[in-house]
Amino acid sequence: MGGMPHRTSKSTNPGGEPARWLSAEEVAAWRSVSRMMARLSWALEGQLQRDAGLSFTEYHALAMLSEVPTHTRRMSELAELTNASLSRLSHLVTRLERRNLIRREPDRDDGRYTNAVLTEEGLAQLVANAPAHVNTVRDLVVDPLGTDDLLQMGAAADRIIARIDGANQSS
Amino acid sequence: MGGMPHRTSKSTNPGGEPARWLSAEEVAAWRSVSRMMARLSWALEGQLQRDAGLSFTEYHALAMLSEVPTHTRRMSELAELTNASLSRLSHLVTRLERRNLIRREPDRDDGRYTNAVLTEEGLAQLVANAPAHVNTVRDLVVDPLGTDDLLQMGAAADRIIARIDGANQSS
DNA sequence: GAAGATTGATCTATCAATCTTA
DNA sequence: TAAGATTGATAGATCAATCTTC
Repeated sequence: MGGMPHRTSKSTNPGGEPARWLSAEEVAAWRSVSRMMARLSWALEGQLQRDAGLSFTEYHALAMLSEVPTHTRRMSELAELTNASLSRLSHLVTRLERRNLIRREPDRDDGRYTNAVLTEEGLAQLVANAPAHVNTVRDLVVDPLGTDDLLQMGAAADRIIARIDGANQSS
Repeated sequence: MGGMPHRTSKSTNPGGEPARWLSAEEVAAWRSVSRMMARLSWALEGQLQRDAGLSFTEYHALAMLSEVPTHTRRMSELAELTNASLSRLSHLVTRLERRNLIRREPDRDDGRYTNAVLTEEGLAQLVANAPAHVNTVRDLVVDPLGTDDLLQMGAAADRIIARIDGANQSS
């Protein structure tokens, strides 16, 4: 809970050396995955920046707020959902607040919490730009893979995420 | 060739709306992939930063240079290999040059090219830090997936990359 | 003029320190 | 004092403009 921990958390591989090297085909596959991550983020960032004037994380902050009836979420919850650190989200929300897409309000019941609320204008922005973004995701990811391979990649991704979360937990 | 094009290149989805929405399971899978990309880059960046004082891209710049006998590559080639724009790579190499891990020299045959050369110190840095990095990749990616699923993900990644490159080519 | 590369201005992410409420 | 959140300083990425060599 509360977004990503700091990078100063303990190393995943305390023992360090020596490395068991990867096979040639494993290395090739990992490079493909690594390249995909770089290229795909770049392509999606670009599409959103051009069409909506929003970064990928900004877009998803609006999207995650729109999915609850109250259009409201705690900052820490929103950080977790957008894969951002709390610090990063706080800066980001400050910028979106200046653009009147989100506003902040303290939680009535417990003043330690800050709620981020999607404004009308923020919702309008999201609604206006969601179709083009979804089409891009479909075009670059869903169509080239097909449903079966996409689901398979999703399942594999979940195993990696679980490993990362597990490693950070035990620090 | 020549690293990544600018983000101002034409949109992937000229028609824009309307969007054909994704199924619930497709959305869930895409969110897993998206989250994996964010979490994994973050985890790998963190490991390298803590252990080696290098960013992921800086590490790979050194690694790509080490793989050729001359320890030398053109800037544009290195940009492509590290998935960085030429501008980003140029700034990055400037910083690594200050740390004496890479040096620049103009190509003798054609003065338009700049060659990036791995220094002894740069090679030493890489050799010192490669094992821990490979172990982290193994720990977070290869082991949770297993070789078969890793190769499958690599193949899927290649299809996505081909789609992105194809889309940018026709702009 | 075109390709490769660099530069400078601006914007964003990160880290560490701080602040607030309970 | 602990959890949630914010802030300020620094480092890095991006874009547009420029520079160099052919």
